[in-house]
This record gives sequence, structure tokens and C-alpha cells, in this order.
Amino acid sequence: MSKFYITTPIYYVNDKPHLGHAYTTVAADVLARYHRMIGDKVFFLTGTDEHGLKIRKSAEKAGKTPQEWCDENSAKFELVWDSLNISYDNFIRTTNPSHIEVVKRAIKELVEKNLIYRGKYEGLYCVDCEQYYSPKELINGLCPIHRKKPVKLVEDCYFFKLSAFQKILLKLIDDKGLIIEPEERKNEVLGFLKSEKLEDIAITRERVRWGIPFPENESQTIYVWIEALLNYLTGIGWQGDPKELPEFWPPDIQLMAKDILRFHAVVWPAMLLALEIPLPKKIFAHGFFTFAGQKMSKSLGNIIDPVEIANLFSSDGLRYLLLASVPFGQDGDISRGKFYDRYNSDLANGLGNLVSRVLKLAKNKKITVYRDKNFQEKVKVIWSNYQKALEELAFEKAISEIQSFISFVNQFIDEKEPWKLTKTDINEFNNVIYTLLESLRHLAWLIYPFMPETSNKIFSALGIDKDEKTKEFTEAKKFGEVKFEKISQCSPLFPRL
RNA sequence: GGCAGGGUAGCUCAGAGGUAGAGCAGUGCCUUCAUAAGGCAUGUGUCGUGGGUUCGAUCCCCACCCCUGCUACCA
Repeated sequence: MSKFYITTPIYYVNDKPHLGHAYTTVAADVLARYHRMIGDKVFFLTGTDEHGLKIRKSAEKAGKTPQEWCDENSAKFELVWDSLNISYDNFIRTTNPSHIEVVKRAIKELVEKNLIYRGKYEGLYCVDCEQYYSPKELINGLCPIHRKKPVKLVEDCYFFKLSAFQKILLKLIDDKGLIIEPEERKNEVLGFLKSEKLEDIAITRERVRWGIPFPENESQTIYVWIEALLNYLTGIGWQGDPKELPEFWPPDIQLMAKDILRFHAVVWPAMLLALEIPLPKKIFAHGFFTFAGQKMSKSLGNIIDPVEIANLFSSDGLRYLLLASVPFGQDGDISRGKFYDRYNSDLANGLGNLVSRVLKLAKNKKITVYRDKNFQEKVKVIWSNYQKALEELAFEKAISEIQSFISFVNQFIDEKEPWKLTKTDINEFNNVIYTLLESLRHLAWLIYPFMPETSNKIFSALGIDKDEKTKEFTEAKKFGEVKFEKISQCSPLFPRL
């Protein structure tokens, strides 16, 4: 039994939870559940990022204090995650007093190590936005929102010596001391580290009031990104002493969308190196998807609410569809139409129908244990492919193993025609039905990380209680030993749509 | 512009120097235990374009076209 610590990014509370957030979070949940299933000691962290100018401004607009605004919006995330059965172990909020205190300690540590120094930040500032813009963001030299010429401002701030870590980062990533996946993303990071000279980054803001005060100079606040990254430590109970790390440290996998890879692959590891804290083992950046061919964005107004989709396909359906539809790591396109197609073919006609036909065949029958050698072998291969796929985060491959098993069982039923056997060969009938029930039991396990509710429904129809479910996974993976004594029927798992 | 990845059946993608595959959709047949579900059968695709290497390339090389990503500090 080993430990498994997985994180999602903390989501910025200014956004409403959307399908993109759900994608990352469901993926993390599947891994967390999978690792719990195989007996690992798991910690799954998610949460919300709650500081920064944008939040202060939207709170103002809504006539609330920033804290009220954060409380409200953070709760929305928790609510959505609950409705999607996200089994997080902690939901960290960066406005938690404990997070704030520990961040200050960590920053002090960096100051003591001489890795933070005082400097000047110079930039183009739009007074209306209360924001600096990089020259590239400007449109014809004007603020993209107000069409006004920004003013050149200089302010005091503190810098983190990011530049000191360029070589070591390059080496670590090259030697897999820090694994970045998928490969093309790793190449991007390497390309960046090889071609650009890393510059120190400003980590405090003078003009941002809604933030964690910089301990050495309270007129400044700590830049949100710097502070937010530390959630991965504070979220599992770190107290700020690099020599005393929580038992779950380091993260085994840190999941995120590709847009925030840079911070996680460069700035974050540099901070850890600076603090002399071990690096995460693997950083995985997944792709984006378009919805019906369109980029999802606020300005286009086509942000999809995951709850709305879950209402159509059920929470398990959404979880499954998200991960089945796009190879993890790549970009892809999804749509309601595609979801309907796959829901009907995989879940209604595939899994749902199979469960329903088997349970009906077994109804009111007394079935004794039998071991079908063929199935025993098949199940072994399926499990091995499935586990290999999940170890490499290829959710879609694990799912296609499940589908191929469903197809295999359907073929078996058609070949054996058990509905005829009741009259011709009662012994064979027993063996066939037992084999089918065992197959359902394995399916319930296989789908568990993806579709926990459906999995539980199948277990309970098979009369398998909780103790049975939580016993050693190696036992559960055997074929042809479990007794089925209390078979019951269940309503359609996935009604055809 | 530079760097990286990609262009394969209607759709999503896999593949590998020897004359192309899977799933879904479509079509035909069989079946009835099941959610009008299931099984079987079925693809003559210029494997982006033009050259080259080779006995032979879609898979190697060159050029070109197209698509996507990255090109930091978004305060």
C-alpha cells in the first residue's frame, strides 16, 4: 500500500464553475477513487483561489465585501463538486487564516534565504482598470477595455530570484526528476527554458489591496499566483517549516489545464527548490475542448454549466462522457449531440442494457459458484490493460477496455442462449448465469472510479455488501469465487435518451 | 519569424517500410433474456500536395500547402 496525493488547481472564485473546471476535477476524482480502490492511501485536494484585484472589483460591483463574495462563490464550487460526487479530502480556500499564516511564514523563509529582494516594477498602467498591461496586451497602444492610453508607472516591489533556478530546472525536467506530461507539453517547457533567459519575477503588488500582506512590508500584498501555488502545501496541513512536511508530500500527480502549465512547471518547482522542499512527481496538463466547434468563453457567452449537462445525462453520465470523449492530454470537441450518441451507445445500450438482461436472466434463480476458465483469463487481461491505462492517465483507453468487456459478455450471452438452457441443460444454465453475474461484479469494479453511483447500484443488485466491496482488491479481482445469494432487480441504470 | 506537434474511412482516432485498421454512424441478415436493446456481415478510403531514396512508402528524405500549440512575468 502506498500513498497517493493528487491535486487540481484551485479555481479562481470570480468564475462560475464550468465544464472545464469539471473536466479537471472529475479526472482527478477518477484517479483518487481508482487509487483508493486498489488500496492506496489517498489524499485528494481541490479548492478555490480567492485573492486579487479582479475579485475585489467584482465584489464591489455586487455590493459585497470581498470576503462575502468569496464565501458565496467558493460555495458554488463545493456544491457542484458534491453533485458530481467529487470525493475530495480537503477543499482549500486561500482566504483561510491558516493558509494565510503559513504563506507568510514561507515567504519569510525565502527572504531569509536571500531569494527575495527589493526592486522596482515598471509598467504601463490603466487607471480605470487599476491594472498593468504588457505591451502585447495593448491594442494600438491603448488599454483593451477602456481604449485609453495607459500611463507609465514605477512602484516598489519585491522580486523572487527565479533566474537562479533555470539550470537546475532544466536538468530536473530532462532527467525526469520532475515529470511533465504529456510529452509535447514537456517539450514546450524545455524549449522555453532552453531558449529564454529566466527573469526574476515580481511577487508583490503595491496597488492590490485584496491579498495576503507581504510580511516584510505590509503596504504590499503577495502576488496571487505565488500565494495560490502554496495551497498544495497548506492544503495538506503544512505549517510552514520546510523540514517538517506533511505525510502526503510530495504530490504524485498535479492535474491542470494546459494554460497554467507554465506556472506549475517553472515558477512552482523553483519555489519548492528555493524552500528546499521535494518536488511533485508528476505534472500533467490536459487539453482544452471546444463545445460544438466553438471555443468556450465568457465573451461568446457559451460557458457550459456542468450541472446542466449532469441533469441531462446524470452525474455518472457526465463523468463518463467527459473522459470518454477526448483522449486525455489532447484537445477535443464535445457537444450535446456527441454526448447523446455516446450516452446511448455506451451507457444505455451497452452497460445499462447488459446489466438489465443479466439480472433478468438470474431473477429468482439459485446460482452456485462456477469458474469459467475462459472468463478468468479474459478478465485478467482486461484488468491489466485497464490498470495500465489508468496509470498513464489514458482514461479513454481504460474506458474502451470496459466497453470491450461489455461487448465480450454480450457475445457470450448470444452464443449460450441461456433462456433456452432452462429447459435443456440446467447445469449449464447455472454456469452461464454465474459467469454473467461474476462479469457484472467485475464491471461494477471497473466502472467504480468513473461512475461510483452506478457501480454501487450494480453491487447492491448483486447482493454484495460494503464489507465485500472493501476487501483486498487482489481478492476482488479473482474470477469465480464469490457467491451470489441475494440477486435483486434494479431500474434501468441509463434510460435511453 | 523561431521552436514543437499534426494532416489516415461520414465522425473520433489507432497504426506501421511490403500494397491500410478500431469504435460510432449507415446498410443487410439473425435473435428475443434485455432499455425498439443484442449478435453476425459489410468500407473500391488518391493514408495533405509535389518530388526523391528503395525491389517496394501511406509509414524514410526534401520541398510546399493547411491546422494547432508555445514564444513568460495577463498587476
